[in-house]
Amino acid sequence: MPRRVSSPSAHDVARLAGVSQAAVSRAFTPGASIAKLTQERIFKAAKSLGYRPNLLARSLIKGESGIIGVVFGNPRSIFFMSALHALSARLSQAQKHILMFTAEGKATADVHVEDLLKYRVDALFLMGIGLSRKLAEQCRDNHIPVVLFNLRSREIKDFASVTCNNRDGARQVGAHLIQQGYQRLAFMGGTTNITTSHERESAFNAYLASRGLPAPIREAGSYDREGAARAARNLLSRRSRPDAIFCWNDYMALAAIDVARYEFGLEIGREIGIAGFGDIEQASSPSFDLTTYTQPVDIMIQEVATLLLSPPQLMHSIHRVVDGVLKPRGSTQRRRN
Amino acid sequence: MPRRVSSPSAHDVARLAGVSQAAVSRAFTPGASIAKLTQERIFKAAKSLGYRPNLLARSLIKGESGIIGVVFGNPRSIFFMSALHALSARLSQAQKHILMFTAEGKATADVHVEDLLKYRVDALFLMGIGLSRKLAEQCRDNHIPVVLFNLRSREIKDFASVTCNNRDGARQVGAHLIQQGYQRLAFMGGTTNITTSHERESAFNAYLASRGLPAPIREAGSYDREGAARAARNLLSRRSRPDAIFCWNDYMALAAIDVARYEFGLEIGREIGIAGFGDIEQASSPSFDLTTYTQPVDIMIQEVATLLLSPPQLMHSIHRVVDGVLKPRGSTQRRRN
DNA sequence: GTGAAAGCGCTAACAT
DNA sequence: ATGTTAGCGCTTTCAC
Repeated sequence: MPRRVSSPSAHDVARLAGVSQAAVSRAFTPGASIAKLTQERIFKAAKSLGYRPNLLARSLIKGESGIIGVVFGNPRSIFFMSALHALSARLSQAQKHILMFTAEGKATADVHVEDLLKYRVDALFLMGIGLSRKLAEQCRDNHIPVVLFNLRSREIKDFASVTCNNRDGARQVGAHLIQQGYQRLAFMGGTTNITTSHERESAFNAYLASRGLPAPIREAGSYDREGAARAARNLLSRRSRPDAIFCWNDYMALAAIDVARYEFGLEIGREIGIAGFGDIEQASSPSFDLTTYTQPVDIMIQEVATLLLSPPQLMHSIHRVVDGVLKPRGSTQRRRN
Repeated sequence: MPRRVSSPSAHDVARLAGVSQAAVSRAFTPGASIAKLTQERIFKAAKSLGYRPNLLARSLIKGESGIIGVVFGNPRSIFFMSALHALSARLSQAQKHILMFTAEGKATADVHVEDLLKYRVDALFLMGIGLSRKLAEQCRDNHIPVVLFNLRSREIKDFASVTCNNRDGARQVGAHLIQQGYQRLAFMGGTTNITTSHERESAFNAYLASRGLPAPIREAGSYDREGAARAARNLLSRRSRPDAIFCWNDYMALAAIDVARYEFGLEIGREIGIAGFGDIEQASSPSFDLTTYTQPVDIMIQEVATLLLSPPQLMHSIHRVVDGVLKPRGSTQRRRN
């Protein structure tokens, strides 16, 4: 007798329970019209066979897979990471599942989205990464909701997005630094086309201008720790050294603190103010005590989930901007004046 | 004319290209027997319609979905995080995809594995979380490879696993601490049934015993920062305070350093030695300079990928134990004696 | 090299 | 309440 190699089907269960295959389907469909007794008989047969409905087959018919495609722009981002987990928990409740890709170093999520579309995902969630116009249009044609996270782009204006209030955050950091008496401000940005970084920078610059201050010194780091450290070194080696640095995210700010303190021997806060953006867990560690602007993950993901689960027609061009709050900490505290 | 709502099928393409639907299938199957010319005609038609093969339908026939199920035990673990991304990159090359779940606070991955099985995943990868015996057996019956990551359990002895060499790491840390002259050693563990933590602890204890030293003081923390901090406080408040703490992972070790330095005013290294396990990025920050044992993510994930992609028959009970190396750093450096 | 036909495991009318 | 039938979009014989 040949060893059965694939899992049992509804047919197998039907035969064992002495009912039609359709009855089995109904037994596993909440709210379908089936007699309590037959259902129980079917369940018993199913259990004894180890039957489990094949969701691939169901998806084929229903035209929806229950799968949400997620592309992860920056694998190093702790913020994205916690967002992913929050989303996973949230979508589990809605019986949706996450098909995940990492797109390190790629300019767009195209390759992965291509794959995801073949799996007929119900929606797409792009974290810190964009899409080519062509693919964006195809998603729209196929009525697949696309939600952008912490990123906006002209290419795909007609898609929904959820971002932190970058402008407000940058302004608040700017105001705080000025109020603390820092005068030679600098901005440490990310690499190419990170809209998040751009937004924070331009709002920061605009705010300083509105207060009659000169444009800040500027240095671009990169995603990794070493890139951030290099940028910090460049800034701190200048003849006219800045007395405060606003880093586009916490991760870079922590690297900057390390460089300032251990390579330049500066006292953080008094001799050099450093502020970040995002309030990752390490920021509140007393070893860093980093002034930053919070990105409220839970609220943001709540918005994302709502968008992902709502019918595509309803979500065109919805842009949610979620406010954080400034967390003034020791890294921008001038102990004496 | 009604608006087309679902994506075009192979049939649509066939009609447009003037061929049979089977031909379309062949055109998209690498190595299938089809004339160059027909193939091109089909591709053109496909492109103009925006056709993309439906992988759900293909999976239904082929009996394999191309999907690997991943359950994430501890969402806070930076180590798991980088492992996930490494795996994603690796599996992309093999045209496999990751269906991901977060299982925070759950004892087993059962609920999620149940879902994953309905999607007919080709293999399962469980990071720091186990499976009930019942479900484990069902996976075996269905010939679904299961790979455990940084976890072993008696329940599922017959599944493959990849772990770091916890015993070697614990021994090396022990030897290092003794050599540095620390005498009142302590161990800070994780919460319930974390086999990784147990292994490290028992190997640490065994090593100390072999050197004729008493069993270390013991304190259990939990996953989160606050739990770790509390455990550290308990240890440091004892009448006979330990002079060195081996923490079961880096995350807790960093929290312990913060507590020791900022709450107890201890000089790290000289007054209190602290060692971790894993070598996460923050460990090498000069702010912590944490002595630790590396967990080589890339090598481990390489092993995992090989196991996940190999036929289930071949992988019964394969247990890979990957060696790391000790990184002695300042947090266990007794500057003077 | 290509088309016709069967069928993967399921849901959704349509009967009864 | 239940069985029969058709069909989701594809792969895979089997002819030719």
